[in-house]
Amino acid sequence: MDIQTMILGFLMNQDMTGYDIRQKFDMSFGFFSGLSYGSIYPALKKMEAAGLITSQLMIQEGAPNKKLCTITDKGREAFHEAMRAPLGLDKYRNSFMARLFFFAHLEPYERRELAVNYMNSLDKMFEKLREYEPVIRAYADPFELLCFECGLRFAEDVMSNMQDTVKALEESGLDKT
Amino acid sequence: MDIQTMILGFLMNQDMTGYDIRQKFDMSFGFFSGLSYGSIYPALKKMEAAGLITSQLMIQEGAPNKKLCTITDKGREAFHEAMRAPLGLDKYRNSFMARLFFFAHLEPYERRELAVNYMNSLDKMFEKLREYEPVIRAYADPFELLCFECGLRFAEDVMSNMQDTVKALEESGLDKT
DNA sequence: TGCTGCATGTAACTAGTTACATGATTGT
DNA sequence: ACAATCATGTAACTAGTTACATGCAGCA
Repeated sequence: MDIQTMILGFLMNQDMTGYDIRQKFDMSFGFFSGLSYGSIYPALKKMEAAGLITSQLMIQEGAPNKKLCTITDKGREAFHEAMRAPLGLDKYRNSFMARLFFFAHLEPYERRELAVNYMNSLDKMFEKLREYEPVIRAYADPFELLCFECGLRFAEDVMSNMQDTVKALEESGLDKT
Repeated sequence: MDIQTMILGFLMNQDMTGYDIRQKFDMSFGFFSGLSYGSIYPALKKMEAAGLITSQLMIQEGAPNKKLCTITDKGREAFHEAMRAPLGLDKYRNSFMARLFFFAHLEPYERRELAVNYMNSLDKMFEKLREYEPVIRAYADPFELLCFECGLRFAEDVMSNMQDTVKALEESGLDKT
């Protein structure tokens, strides 16, 4: 799903600033993806020019002014159209698997180091998930919750797959030769 | 892993043309990723300019001439450096999960349609895997084989996760309301 | 006659990233 | 004194995609 549709989806429920959108995105998909201001603000600009959203400046005291974005009817229509479009096949490019493919060219200790390294970074993903879990369980709609649980299981599966792969590496002695 | 490193990895074992590299890539990572000529040829050009590879034109009769690429010492060094660099966390952006998050805005029949649709595209991934499996089992080195098996399990996990998610959708009645 | 395979390449485009620039307020 | 949070935005860059252009050989 492209950023535009994602942003429109968030705006379907409530008006938001670019800053809000980033927080919301981080909360919703942050454990397996990221979105920077460098792509949000240009996207909002383009969407306003295309008539998918409107914005109004909110003057604030003691905090920077902000631009609250509102979805238009045209925006709602664009969102629905994008949501109904057929899904393509994702590219689950996994950096560890790519390294594993070329492991023959590394020293055994380097193989172990990379594997441990990768599992540590997976752990960071779990930390984020655990951090968000209570808030999500409290505020998410049934589909958002299902999405979260799907993501949680996805992360668990990747983790146990990696653990078993590393175990296979050890048992076959390929981490020592 | 960037294309350059991937290409260097393939060239570590044997000299190849851009065309060969595409075939090899498709065989090795094709079930979860893709690489087009539009990125291979410019990459090879850049790599030759950087001294990572050299190339020689092979004149052929009855077939178009080809440019066989050979890795240089500098290229081998660049490959090793990239292989030893620490791994970042991957972004497992999953298009179905993104849709699921916004499912509240769709009609129940549209939800079912998207879910079935996505599972069909996952099936295509399995078809490719099954097609390649015998060749890989015959020719792959132990690490390449481990990588393939890791990919196979990855695909199985995604599949069963999706199946259970769709089942949860049905059981909760959220596909009917 | 038209499709598939072999083989190389360019041009225009899409979608994002990181780093930078600004600047007040609140908490440690 | 220093960092974090709120808040918006630009510029330069990276990495890729799709569509196009070319052209011969072999097969059905």
